[in-house]
Amino acid sequence: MASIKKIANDIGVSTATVSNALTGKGRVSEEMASRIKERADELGYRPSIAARALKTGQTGILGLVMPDLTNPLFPRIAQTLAIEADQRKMGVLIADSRGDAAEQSRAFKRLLARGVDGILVVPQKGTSPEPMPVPVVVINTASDPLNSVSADHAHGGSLVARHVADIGHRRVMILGGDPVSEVQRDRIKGMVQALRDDIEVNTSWGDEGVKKAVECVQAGVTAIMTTSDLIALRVRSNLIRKNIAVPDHVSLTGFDNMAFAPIMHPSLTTVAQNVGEIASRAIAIMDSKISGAIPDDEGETVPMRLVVRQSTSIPTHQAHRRRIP
Amino acid sequence: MASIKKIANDIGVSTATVSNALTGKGRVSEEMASRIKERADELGYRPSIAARALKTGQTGILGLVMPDLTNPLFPRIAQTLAIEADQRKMGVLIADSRGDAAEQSRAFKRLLARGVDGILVVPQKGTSPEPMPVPVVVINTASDPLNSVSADHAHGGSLVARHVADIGHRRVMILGGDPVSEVQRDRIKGMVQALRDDIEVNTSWGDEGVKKAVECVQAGVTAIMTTSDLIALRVRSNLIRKNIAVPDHVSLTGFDNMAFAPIMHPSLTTVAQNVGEIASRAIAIMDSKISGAIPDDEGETVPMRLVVRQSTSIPTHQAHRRRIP
DNA sequence: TCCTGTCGCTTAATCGTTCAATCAGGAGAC
DNA sequence: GTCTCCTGATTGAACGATTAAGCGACAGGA
Repeated sequence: MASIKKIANDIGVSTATVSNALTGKGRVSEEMASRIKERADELGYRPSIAARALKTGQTGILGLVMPDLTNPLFPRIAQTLAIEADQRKMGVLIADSRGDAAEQSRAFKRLLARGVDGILVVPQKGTSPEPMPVPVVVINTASDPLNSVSADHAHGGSLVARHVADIGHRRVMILGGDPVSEVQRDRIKGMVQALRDDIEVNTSWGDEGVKKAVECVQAGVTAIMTTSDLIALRVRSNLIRKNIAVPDHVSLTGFDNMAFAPIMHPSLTTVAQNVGEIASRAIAIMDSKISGAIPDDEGETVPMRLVVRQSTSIPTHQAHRRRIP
Repeated sequence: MASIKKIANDIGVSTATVSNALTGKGRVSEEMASRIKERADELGYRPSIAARALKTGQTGILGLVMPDLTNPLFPRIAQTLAIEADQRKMGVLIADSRGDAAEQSRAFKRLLARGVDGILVVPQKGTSPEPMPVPVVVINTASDPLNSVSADHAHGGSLVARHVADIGHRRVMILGGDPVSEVQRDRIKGMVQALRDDIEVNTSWGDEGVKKAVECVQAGVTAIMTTSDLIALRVRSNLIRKNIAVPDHVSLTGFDNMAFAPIMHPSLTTVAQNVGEIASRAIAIMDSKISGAIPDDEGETVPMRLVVRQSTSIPTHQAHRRRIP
């Protein structure tokens, strides 16, 4: 309602002076500036984002593209991103890239058409966002050459693996969800590297992997490390059916510290991302990219945190050692 | 880059004609219109949202306020909302209201300052959004007088209660998370109403309720109905500790069909919201409110769906009937 | 006295669209 | 031949901010 013009008229100065006073850019006397500010909030003045955007070419809006908003991590990322962006006077527009790479690039187009100042993207598994006319911040994993900032998934993997090795396990199974995912590959890479040579490691993926888990345990594996709490939960359910106790018979670990991890039984040992820190850095990087300061090209990495709960313990039960199928 | 002016110059007409041709509003000859459109996409013309917003006063952006983005339902709501909004050429800006009512109204302010055309809100438990200068669509529950559209939580409650009663349970416990939540109260109301008079019902809330659950079972309750899958999982964990089998000893139900419900053991009988339909209707209502068509003031309600899994079965185990503590 | 510099403010253009008002010109009615 | 109506296109003024350039006035130095 109240425009810069209204304020200018009321006080009897030009709109330019009002603009200068309010943004603190030009040369305005102390006294005039405070008179203007006073009148401005008397009127409840709010600058028109649209007008400013038109003139300056900047909308103050960031686009957020996520592969699948149902990703359980999405809420926390979105939340922190929104808060952090807000502190820099920016808004976050969401765009869903529902499953495939084509939809992902359509999401980019939509956001660009809306005139976003930059795009934050958690890329679709196995895809790289094409070059774009606005700054892009990629949240993926260290091994992605385009990665701007992410959790140190490999380090997370090493943390959990070292924990498992330290408490005495010598035959472990690693279980991933989808080998296409760079994130999961990095997690597993970290696990493998952390295990000393005298430890027997067996890696499987996906649904067959989950089934195989039971066989492995029966063959003498004493710990199963997964790349996701959801996978861990599925394994846990299968183990219950076979009457295999966790952690007494086999230890189990997840990844991401999802909502159910602390309340399932036994509570799940897992690795937590510092999502807040990641989002906060992502916005910081975006901010400097937008303002032209070219930040160090290398991707940043945020440490993960091992959360030890009751699903891991020293291997008490020793099955007859057999060949792993 | 390419503006309406550029096209006008190239073809040799006025900008007004170009605008008319592109939006299909004024009077333009067929031939001229197609020449203009052709040139427009030769140049890759995209209208400037900012300029249009400035002129029309409409930004084409909707604000989405959720009490806590970590709400596990948020992703699905946000996703469908985003998709549905996009089909109407609108964008969705997220705002987090982190916990308290004050932050919720601050979120409104932020969105309004950005010039959103309307606000979609999943209100903070026990709060009502204040009147606002733009249309507001409230997604809550039928008993909220401001509710625009929501799942029929009471009906969902009755569905699950009837299921439990039908398979033969006569002593049941109802377990809610927080009595401040209208949604949970409606769910419980539905449960209670659906149970026939000869069924003994015991209602508890929160942490103490979860503890009490074990006692209730020991006292002869054969089914526990909760208002959330998360609560159900916690109960399940407690029961395991006491060696009480589900569903053999006691049946258990959740609400919301969260990601872990099908993969926990036993898989959880629960009630699913048709989130897609809710979001889709929310956008439709918003659309008509924005375009001035005043829709029927009454809140709409979307049916819920009972998902029967393995956590419920006929009561086989009959404990000695005791007084429920 | 004249020149130069700074301060405080104004002028005016501009961003890209929309839209009410207007205008040119041909068709048809009388 | 004049008057009216309709069609297709134009004009020009907004919308609300930003910003480069300009302009008095006054101060200080030579």
